[in-house]
Amino acid sequence: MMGAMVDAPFAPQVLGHLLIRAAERSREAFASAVDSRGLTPTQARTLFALEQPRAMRDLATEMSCDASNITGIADRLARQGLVERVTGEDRRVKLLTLTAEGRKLRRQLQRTVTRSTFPVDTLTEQEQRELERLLRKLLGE
Amino acid sequence: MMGAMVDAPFAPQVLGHLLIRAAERSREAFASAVDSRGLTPTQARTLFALEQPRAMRDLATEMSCDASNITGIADRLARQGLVERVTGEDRRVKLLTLTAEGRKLRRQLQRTVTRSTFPVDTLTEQEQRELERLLRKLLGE
DNA sequence: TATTGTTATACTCTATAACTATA
DNA sequence: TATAGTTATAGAGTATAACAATA
Repeated sequence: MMGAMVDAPFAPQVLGHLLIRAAERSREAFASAVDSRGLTPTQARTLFALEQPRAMRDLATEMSCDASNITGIADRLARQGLVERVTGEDRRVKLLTLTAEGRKLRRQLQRTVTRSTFPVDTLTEQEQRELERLLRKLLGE
Repeated sequence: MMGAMVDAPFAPQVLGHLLIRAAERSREAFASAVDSRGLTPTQARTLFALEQPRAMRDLATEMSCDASNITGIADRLARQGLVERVTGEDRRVKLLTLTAEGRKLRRQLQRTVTRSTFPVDTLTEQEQRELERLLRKLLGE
């Protein structure tokens, strides 16, 4: 992707490049894994965001998209029997809630995705621990 | 993206979870960075794939999408003056080729994207080298 | 006949703006 | 008035199938 990079003695760009390639690989693996369960990436991300029932507005914030999009996403998930709209105490609010089937599929997806996204087994246990530490630091934890 | 994705604290899953979150962050940073130059993520990926002129069919393979999609993507990039179709020796083939403006924007994007995707400065130089080594191993290099 | 790129069609995701029903 | 969700609209990305030009 960034073949023409400056050769610096030590190049942070190279690391950025590697992270981008790792991200690209995970993107494809994620799409492929959820597709095998009949979901689009957005639908799968929505299922993952619904561990607890959630107001649609709140969900839009979580998913970094406009609130109007949630209507259609919820419609398509509801059509598949995976979510329901539950009216809240404030009757303007609708809490998007996983059905029993939705919860089951969510659990299956967790396993499928974490297993298929990266071949973590190629690293020794110690390397896995070190990678975990570095990623946490990078993500600001 | 998947804050609630892995609730079981098995080490490999935690690592997978962290990689997916790092990937998600890079996805958003990438989208935001290329948007500031007026491109969609797909359009930017296409520009990056065009360091050399490339047959549209070949490009479809590289981008992991159906060949029919390239027509529209190429149309939109051509409308912005970034690419041209150059007929090949085999006159069925069209080589998608960056214009001077396309090459210039591609160089600018390389800099913008690698700078904005990850705050690698939060790691020490030694940590950056170690992360680089681990990612290379993970990616199978 | 086989391959390259295109077109037609349909679905999903996305944003903006206007609308409704509640508060 | 303000907020939550919806609808209308438009553009982009994606896949499948059928097509024209070329090999």
